[in-house]
Amino acid sequence: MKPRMTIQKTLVLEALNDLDNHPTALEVYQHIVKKYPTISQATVYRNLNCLVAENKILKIEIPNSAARYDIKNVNHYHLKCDVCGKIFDLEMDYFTELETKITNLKGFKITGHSLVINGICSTCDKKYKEEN
Amino acid sequence: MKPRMTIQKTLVLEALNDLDNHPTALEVYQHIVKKYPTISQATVYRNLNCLVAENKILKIEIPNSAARYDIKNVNHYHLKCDVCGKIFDLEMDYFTELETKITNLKGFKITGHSLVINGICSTCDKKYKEEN
DNA sequence: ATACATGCAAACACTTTGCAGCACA
DNA sequence: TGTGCTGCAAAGTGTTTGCATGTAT
Repeated sequence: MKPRMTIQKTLVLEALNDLDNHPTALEVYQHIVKKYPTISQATVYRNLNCLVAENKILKIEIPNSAARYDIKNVNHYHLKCDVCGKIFDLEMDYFTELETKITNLKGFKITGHSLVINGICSTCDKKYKEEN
Repeated sequence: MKPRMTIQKTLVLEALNDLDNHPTALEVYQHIVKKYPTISQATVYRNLNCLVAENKILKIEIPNSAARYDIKNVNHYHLKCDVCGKIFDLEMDYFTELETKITNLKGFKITGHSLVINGICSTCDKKYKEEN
């Protein structure tokens, strides 16, 4: 199980550099497929997972939405509009101390956490007000 | 759009009382279908969504896992084992202050947040050690 | 009476997988 | 050379939806 560096994996990494807005797997695929129409979605998914396992990129999981990926070290949180489903960046320090605060773990080894703030974005909020 | 109280909605609420361990939609369905074999999964999903909208129950969304539901007021966080996918309860106070700490929202109205702690449960950790 | 809810099956979005052939080390 | 990777299509999971019918108010 020694990971290899393939053309496709390189393309995935490059795509993540180009698209620096924590893209979804689909967005990564769509970016690559423009130039290299033969790459498949499955390969993009497999390489993203692989790069996460190699600890080279970061996966940000969001309930009820596609996961987002980022070149390692830009660990941040997201706002999610529960009306339109859009994801927004949240300028807030990553809460590392949180993981140390947790006790009573009974042998559970913490590797990270996922935090998403839910709400209603200003656009959807405006629409709602106009309709009432 | 006035919600009605139907037999099925009552059954969903009762199921949530019986299964007090924040069940998934599937677990709610399986509990009800034992006694009432004609209820459909779609109805369970619709009623759960409906009850959430009526603010009568709580939905806990977990990335890459089924959402969990609970009779309102037991708001708590979860540990998720990234190896076996199991969900464990986390004895930690709900972090209400978190939502007030966030600034720079540009009109985004916060309604809640979802936090899941990821890691490896003791069972999976043991297995891994045995294999090495 | 008339919205709203139901059951069913099909569709949905996101992701993983089985397989036969290909290519990196 | 051999194992790991690819493309493709199909399957998988969790959830929603279209439709004809049923039912609470």
